[in-house]
Amino acid sequence: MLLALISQEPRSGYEIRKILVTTPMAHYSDSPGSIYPALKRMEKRGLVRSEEESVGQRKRQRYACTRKGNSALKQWLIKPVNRADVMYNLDELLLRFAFMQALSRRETLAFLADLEQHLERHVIELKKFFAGVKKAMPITGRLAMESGIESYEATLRWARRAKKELASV
Amino acid sequence: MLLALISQEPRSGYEIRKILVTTPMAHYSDSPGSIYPALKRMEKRGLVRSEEESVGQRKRQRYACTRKGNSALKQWLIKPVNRADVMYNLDELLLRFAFMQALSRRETLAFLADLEQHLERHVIELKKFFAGVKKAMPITGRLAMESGIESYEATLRWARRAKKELASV
DNA sequence: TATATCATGTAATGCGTTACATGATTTA
DNA sequence: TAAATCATGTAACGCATTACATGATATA
Repeated sequence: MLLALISQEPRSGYEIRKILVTTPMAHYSDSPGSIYPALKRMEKRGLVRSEEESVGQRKRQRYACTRKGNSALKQWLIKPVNRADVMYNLDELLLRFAFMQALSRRETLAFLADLEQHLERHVIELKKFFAGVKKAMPITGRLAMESGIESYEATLRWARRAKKELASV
Repeated sequence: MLLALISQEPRSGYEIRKILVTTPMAHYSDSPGSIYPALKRMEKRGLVRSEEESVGQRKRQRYACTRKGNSALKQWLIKPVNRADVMYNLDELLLRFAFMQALSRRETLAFLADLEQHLERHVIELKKFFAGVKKAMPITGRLAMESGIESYEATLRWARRAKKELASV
C-alpha cells in the first residue's frame, strides 16, 4: 500500500500518515513507529528514493518510487488470485484492486474473473460445511457462520457487477 | 478465541490446531509457533491450567479454563462495542458473537443492538465521504469503495435479522 | 517397513505497538 | 503566549512467522 501511494506521486511519511487517518484506509496503522521504519526499509531495498526538502528550518523527507519499486508494485497488483487469499486476505485483494488504475483493462478484468471464481467455490464449500454442522451448533455460532457466508456472497455480487461495469467502459 | 475454545471443553494444543484448519476459523494461524507459546503464556497468567495425560509413551497437555480464565472470557464477550472495532476489527466482533452461547439473551441482544447502531453510523459516514470524493476517483478506486460499503451494509442487514431471530427464540 | 499422523516444542528474524522525545511553525 | 499542528524519529516489548527438530504410534 505504501508503494502504491508513493507511486501515485512522491509523498512524505507525514502525508502518508494523514491519508491513513482521513480515508477509509484508516484500517491500516498510521503510527509513526510503523510508517517511518517501513519507508527506510523500502529505501534500503531500493524500492523508493528519498529527497530531503527544506522549508525554512523545517525538513521533510519526500519519497519517490524507483523503477524497481514500480515493477515490484506491478508484480503485487497482477499476482494471481488464489484460494487462500480469498479466504484469509480478502481485504488485501480489495486494496490491490483499488490501486489498479495503472493496469490495463485486460489485467484488471482477469483479476476480477479469478476473484469471482474463487469466491464462488469458497461460498459453495462454506455452505456445504455449514449444512453438515448447523444442527449441532448453538444459535450464536449458527448466526455468525451465516454472517460470514453472506459477507462473501456480497463480495461475490460486487465482483460480478464490477466486471460488467469495467467491461462496458 | 483460544480461551473460548478451551472453556467449551478442555483441549490440547494439537486439538486446537485441528479445529483451526478444519473449520471456518481457519482464518487464524494454526502454526505451532503461535499456539503452543500462547497456551503457555495463558497458563502463566492463570487463565488456563494444564494437565499432562499419558497414553502409552505418548504425552499430551490438555488445557482447562480456570475461574480467572472464565471471567476474562466473559469480560471479552460483554465488552461494549465501539466505533473503532466496527471499523477495524469487525471479524473479531463476529468471532465474539459466535462464542456468546454462554451469555444471557439480554447480553447478546445488547451486543447486537450496539453493533447495529455503530454499523448504521459507519455506513452513513462512509457514504458521505464517498459522495464527496467519488468523482475524483479512478474507476477501480470507486468500485473498491463500493465494495467496502456494501460489505458493511450486508453485515448491518445480518445484525438486524439476527436481532429478530434471537429475540423470537 | 515406509509413510502419515499424533503431539509438542524451540530459535532466528522481523515487525507492529506503545510510549517517549524533539524541535519548528501556525493559530487562537 | 499557549496550544495545536507539522514533521520525524527512537527504544522496549511482545508476538507471529518460518523453519527446524524430535519421538511415538498408526496405517499402507
